[in-house]
Amino acid sequence: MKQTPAGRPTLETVARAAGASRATVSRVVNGSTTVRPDIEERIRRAIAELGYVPNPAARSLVTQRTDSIALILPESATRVFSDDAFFPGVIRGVGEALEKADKQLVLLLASTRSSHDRILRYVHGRTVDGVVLASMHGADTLPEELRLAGVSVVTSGRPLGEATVPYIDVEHASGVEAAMRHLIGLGRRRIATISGPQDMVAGRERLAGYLAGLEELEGAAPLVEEGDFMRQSGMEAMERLLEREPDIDAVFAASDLMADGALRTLRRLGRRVPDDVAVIGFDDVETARFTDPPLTTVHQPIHEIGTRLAEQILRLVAGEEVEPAVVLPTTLVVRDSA
Amino acid sequence: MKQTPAGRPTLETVARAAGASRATVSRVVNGSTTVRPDIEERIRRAIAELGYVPNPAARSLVTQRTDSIALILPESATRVFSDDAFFPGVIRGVGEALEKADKQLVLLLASTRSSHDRILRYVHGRTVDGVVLASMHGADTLPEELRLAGVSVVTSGRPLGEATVPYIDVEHASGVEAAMRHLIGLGRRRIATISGPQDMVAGRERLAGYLAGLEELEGAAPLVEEGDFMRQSGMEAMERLLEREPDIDAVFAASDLMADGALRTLRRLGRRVPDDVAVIGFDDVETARFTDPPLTTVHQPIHEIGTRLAEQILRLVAGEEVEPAVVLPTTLVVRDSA
DNA sequence: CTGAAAGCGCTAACAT
DNA sequence: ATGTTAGCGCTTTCAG
Repeated sequence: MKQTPAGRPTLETVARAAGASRATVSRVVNGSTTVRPDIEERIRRAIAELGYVPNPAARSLVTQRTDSIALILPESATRVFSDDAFFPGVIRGVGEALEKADKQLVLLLASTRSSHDRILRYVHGRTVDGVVLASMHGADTLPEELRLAGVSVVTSGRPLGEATVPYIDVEHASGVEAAMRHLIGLGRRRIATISGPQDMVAGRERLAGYLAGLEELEGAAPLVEEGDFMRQSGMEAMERLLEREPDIDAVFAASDLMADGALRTLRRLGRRVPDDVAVIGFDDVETARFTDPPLTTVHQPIHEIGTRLAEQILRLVAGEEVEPAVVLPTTLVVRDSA
Repeated sequence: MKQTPAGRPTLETVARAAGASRATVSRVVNGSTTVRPDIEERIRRAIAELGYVPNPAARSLVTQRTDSIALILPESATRVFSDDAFFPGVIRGVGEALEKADKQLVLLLASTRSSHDRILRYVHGRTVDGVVLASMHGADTLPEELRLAGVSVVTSGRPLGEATVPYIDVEHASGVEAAMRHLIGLGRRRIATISGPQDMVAGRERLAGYLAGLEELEGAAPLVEEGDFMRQSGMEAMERLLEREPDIDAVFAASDLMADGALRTLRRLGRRVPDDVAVIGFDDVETARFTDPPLTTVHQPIHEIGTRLAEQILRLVAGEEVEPAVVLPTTLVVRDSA
């Protein structure tokens, strides 16, 4: 004897209520056009009355799709999470784009070393159709492992070695070169840089941009101190820079947070910005508009990075071709610090 | 004729390889103790060799669980997302706690007005076992709707009306009162506040704390300008405050971002902090340590809010009882601004 | 302690 | 255009 289904309505429930078969109800639910208008109407009414909602697990089981995408944030990302607007911006961009495509965003925070395996297992379980990897450290093996596991992947940021999966990145170097030209145009001659970590592509390319930009300056020697993109490191790097070379008249910091740190050190040591030292940052996060003085910075379209990531992964899971690399432009935003 | 299963291995595949039945393999996978050690060993080996990973959709279909929890960020949250470390912190806290419990975090960004329905539909579909709602605006109907839909819910922040679902919050008022006592103890007598929006509980309670704290000051009249928790509004509110009352000697801002804004306005108008005007913020986000001067602020344990939210929802979905309200302490962190 | 069998709710041939 | 049927991969009685 079958119990009266006390639980939530199923296709069967709706079918009986509407005097149709499960298959037909399924067709209506999935928007097939081959259903007679009047019966479709009856079915829709039944669905509404019963408050029927399809069971995604059952659907996935047969379709082999889940309509959800994982966004993996590696440990290095969660570390920055608290004070840098980059990852929140990317999350938002990806989230909004996926929402429009009616896909779900599953957030995988790889906070610990061991979560590597967990992620691999999870992705293997096919709980998601594809993966967006917010990779930072270029040497990360995860993208390749995921690819080998047969999962659709797209990463944020070009990998350090050979790119084996499609990626979205920005024009780091050319943006920095624009910043350098701006400084040189301002008459600055002793231009230093606070670079990012050299095990990240963003760190390397921004440094490369600085070095290239410096070429334009007759006989100028590079002056580099490395930071980790965070504010504190910018403060400290600026100190070292001034110790090495007290008459610096400009500094390019590879992130806005480090630029803000530099600003603080400069002020503390009695340098006026931009009068004595011009400062340019990179990222154009919200904070950059509120430093003192507001930061001239290289803008990168963070939100768009997110939407493009989403776009690419959606293409990929749909079996379409995607460009192996999308590189978004950066632009110099001039404010008061340079 | 059955095709050779070219796809991923299933329970059946493993069972055959290990010479056991699906049921037994399932028992091993789910950690049943009633399996003979030698056959368990054989099965484990087969699982490893074949790289078997259970299909979560199939499992959910029968268990009616998904082992994943949704974190819903309402529109008002995504707006703040770019410059406030509160939500990223909560995400991280929730994410880490769920990871430990081997649950997945599904992020639902309610970026638009229409996503309300989408969320309800989604949750109805039982793709998640429970919901953590990062509600901001107290009047939000979503918690109640979710509860009525029979979904386990816990919210961040006490709702404005009657609390119908369990929540995690912090001691807004008492934290602010501590800040007020600190200011009064410093000898400040004309204490203003930049309040948060009054349609949010956090905004209201912090204002209530200010008013209560002011009681201690003989004959002091409240001096209030409202902001929206963001930096810009702090700058503007500070201006209005000084217009109304040029001899303010202290200000409590209901968020660090607004306090930072106030700092900038004060500096621009030639007031020294803390000499002329003492400033205290609320939140203790990373930024507070790097303002000029560093902010004295009311610390709230953002990360812990996240972990407690996760803890509560996990209890709830496990059918356990939870306290209807958990209110975490706040503490005054004294830095240079007051 | 292990296996056989039923069925979770849905979609997709295949018939009609 | 609609209905029938056969699973998707797993867990869970129920026998043995």
